[in-house]
Amino acid sequence: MSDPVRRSTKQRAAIYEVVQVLPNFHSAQDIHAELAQRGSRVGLSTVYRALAAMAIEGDVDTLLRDDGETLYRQCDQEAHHHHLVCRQCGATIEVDGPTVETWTRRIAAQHDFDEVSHTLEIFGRCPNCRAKS
Amino acid sequence: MSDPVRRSTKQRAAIYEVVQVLPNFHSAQDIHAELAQRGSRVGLSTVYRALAAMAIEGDVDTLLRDDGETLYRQCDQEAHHHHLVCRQCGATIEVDGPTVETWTRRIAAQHDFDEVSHTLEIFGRCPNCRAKS
DNA sequence: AAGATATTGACAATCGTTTTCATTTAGGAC
DNA sequence: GTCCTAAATGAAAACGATTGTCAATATCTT
Repeated sequence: MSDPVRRSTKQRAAIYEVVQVLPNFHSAQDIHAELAQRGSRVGLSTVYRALAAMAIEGDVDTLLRDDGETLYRQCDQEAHHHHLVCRQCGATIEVDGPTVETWTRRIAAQHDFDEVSHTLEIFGRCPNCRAKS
Repeated sequence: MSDPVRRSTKQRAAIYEVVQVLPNFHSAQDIHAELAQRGSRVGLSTVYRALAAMAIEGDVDTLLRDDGETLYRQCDQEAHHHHLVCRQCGATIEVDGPTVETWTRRIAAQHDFDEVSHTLEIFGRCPNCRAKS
């Protein structure tokens, strides 16, 4: 009935550590590869399980890419927020959107929907990448 | 260099027809099944290819679900717009968001990004489904 | 230390989607 | 209509991210 007690393990610590250190968003597979690189031999399933758990706990930040792949990143802000992501280099800026929050709530209310959530990501090309092309 | 010429086939016509008839969003597999149901034996690959092409042409409307599955639907409006989707029954309302459009453009401009696009979907529970529970 | 159970990891399985490639077909040229 | 060329199809295999299985292992409690 109740959730199992969470135990702290070397693997989870290693995974968390890597996520904290890596800049921007990375896939579970990236993180698994980075662990291998550092000599931490952690199973791929474990990486997936740990990241999913951390995402639920709010310890990491997630982003669903256009092709359906899930990316993870350290969580800078606790609060709900969105991302401005560079298509080319993946640089990410966290953006806060009171305007959007209000707007989505209003739209939902207008149509009498409840238990509302939303997803919003902005994609573009950052000044750096523009300069290079 | 230039795009291949597009030819019109029975299969594409059948696929388009089904999309027009079906209410709300459906996966490529759903549409393939519906075609089979109607006696139209169209290959699954063809359905995927046709839907992807139609999406690019703007002939159908797409929605990326949380789990990464792509859903297709007839396109009511030509213009860019977003969706308010019921998590339970899948009912979809198209919403127009001048507020959001302006906001995303402003955010992008603030950070000096160009070639900007964005994804926004609102999920919730519709009045019908609320009544049933 | 010992017991109970959460966690791990190698591997198989899933599932949506894409690719391959031989065969068929559309559409223009004649 | 007939030919021709390239586009389109479809069956099956390949793919890639993710999840399930389950025996072995590690953690926390007592």
